[in-house]
Amino acid sequence: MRYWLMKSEPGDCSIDDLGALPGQTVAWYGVRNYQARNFMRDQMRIGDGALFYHSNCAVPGIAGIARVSSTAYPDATQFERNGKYFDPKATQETPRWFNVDVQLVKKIKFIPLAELRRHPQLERMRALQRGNRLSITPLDPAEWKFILTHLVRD
DNA sequence: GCCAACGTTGGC
DNA sequence: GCCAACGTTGGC
Repeated sequence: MRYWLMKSEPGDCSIDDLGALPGQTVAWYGVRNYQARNFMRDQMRIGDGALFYHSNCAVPGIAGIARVSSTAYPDATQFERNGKYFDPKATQETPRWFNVDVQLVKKIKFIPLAELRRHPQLERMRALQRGNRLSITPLDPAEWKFILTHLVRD
């Protein structure tokens, strides 16, 4: 069982958008970074915990709890010729990009990034490191536990 | 909108 | 394999 922080731009898919989808589940398509892809393809398992994080917005931070609800499979958008995620080097036989499905567990009282930064217990969190741009980062079990125990409010 | 940080590309 | 140029991310 692993834990992850997964960034989503709320203008693209917010926590409320996720909650409105069938099964409250979304395919985490569009990841075009090898490290993030490898996390999904090689490490994510059904039931892994995820923090749903709003990024690139007025107030970034954690908006909800989610779970990984599928193992990785080829990202359909890499084959969409006119789509923004099209990859001419990907083929059906050798897809380059993969995604998992992510299911909402619950929306929580928003935890701003500034609040996360106030806690020394989280200062080593990968997502909070200077210059970090990865859209998917692992969380230490201790970080996950700290956030769920001390910061998450319904 | 700015810009620091980082990843990717491609010529050599 | 190096590295400059370029593109992207994402907080502010």
